[in-house]
Formats: sequence, C-alpha cells, structure tokens
Amino acid sequence: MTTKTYGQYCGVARALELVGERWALLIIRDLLVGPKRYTDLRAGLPKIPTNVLATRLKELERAGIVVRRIQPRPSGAIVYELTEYGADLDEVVLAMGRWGARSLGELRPDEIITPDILVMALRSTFQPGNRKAKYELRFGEIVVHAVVDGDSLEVAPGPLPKADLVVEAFAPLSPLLSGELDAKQALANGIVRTDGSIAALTRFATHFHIAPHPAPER
DNA sequence: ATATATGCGCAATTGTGCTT
DNA sequence: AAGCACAATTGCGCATATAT
Repeated sequence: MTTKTYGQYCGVARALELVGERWALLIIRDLLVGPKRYTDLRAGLPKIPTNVLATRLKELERAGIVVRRIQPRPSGAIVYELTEYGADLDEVVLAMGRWGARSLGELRPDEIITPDILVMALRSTFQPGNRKAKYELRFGEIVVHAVVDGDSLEVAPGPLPKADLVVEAFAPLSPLLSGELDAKQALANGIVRTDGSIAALTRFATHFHIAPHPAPER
C-alpha cells in the first residue's frame, strides 16, 4: 500500500489505494458483520498468511478504517472494529457482492463458506418489499438468521428459534435466487430442504435475489 | 495493432520462533 | 493460547522484447 499508488486524482484510484490490496476487502467484509479478534479473523480467512493479516490491519488502522480496541475488564482482549469511516464501505461491499454473485457458478472444492459470508450474501441480495418474515438459513454447521420487515432487514449469525421458515441448503442457493431454478425444482433437486411450503420458499427466493448470470456478449 | 514470450523484482506465502 | 515478526522460498505482476 505504501509503494502502490496509481498516480490518478480519482476517487476509484484512491479507494483502491486504501482497500484494494489483497485480502483487505475480505477483512473489511468480516468486520462489517461485527468486531473481531485477531484469531476470529484468521478463522474466517484461513488462507490469509498471518503476517499479511497483521500488515493489512495496520494499514487499515493507519488509514482510519479500522481501530484496535481493548475490550473491557474480564477478557481484556484486543478487538478490531471498523470506524464510522470504515463502516461507510458497507454499501460498497454489498454492491460488489451483488455484482460478483452473478458469476459465482458452482461451489469449487477448495472454496469455503463462513457465517460472515452468508450474512453478507443475504444482505447483498435483499429485495425490499412489504412482507414480514423470519428466516433461519442453515448450510452444514453454519446457521444464520434474517428478519425481514418491509424495507428493513436484520441478518446475524446464529439460529432463530421463532423463525417462520427454516431453509437448509445442501448446495449453493444461487440457482434458486437467480431464478434459474424455481422453488419446486430446488426442492426436487435436493439442493434445499425446508420446514414449510413451496410458496414459503418462493417467498424466500423473492426476498433474496441474484441477477441472472451474464450472457456472453456478441 | 494485437497477441505471445521472457526475464526480473517485489509481494505473497511458508515455516518457524519470539513475546506477552 | 494470542498476536504477531522474521528469513527463505514461491509465485505473480510488470515491463520489455518478439511474433502475428
């Protein structure tokens, strides 16, 4: 980040100088879900070398995007959290995720899914409406929940005992959320199972939508 | 002009070990 | 255990050269 400047008086270039370094935006993605300790970040980003994580955190701290905070009494642990300035990246990261989701394709063998990934996936695909709903989404061991109320959405890791629909995914839901498969097909294919009706899963798929895969241009 | 090949420097990674 | 730092190695991006 110190040597890497684009020499352009441009907001995009400046943004890339600040958060365009390898891993930086993924660290920010996880911190957007909530403050985390060094080891929590490592757990969510298992492929990041430890010194790169340390370097990025320092760079982001220096840029005023992240702050190091010492937790109150009992734990006394160091947590990293976004500043208000850093949290302004929320809409940016969500927009990037929304754009990138169209090209997700199949889940590759070396790819993992974490709770933070699922939280941001739901937030980025959310379609405001006037429906109320409480969802619990499971993917293997990972459980997150979403509370939808019209235009507002609240997503967080963990279960939701009072959910009115539990969606258990056995494969990525991108085909369902992009409309490539409808709810009935997704259930029949075994990529998803629910404790509710087909209509309820359809409603889920309209609450969280991914644009269709880009067609190759001529 | 555009595509491909080559060599180099630096950043990223790996592995290890220090400090608290 | 958490939170790094450092040395050796690997890999990648970049510039330049060469081919189409």
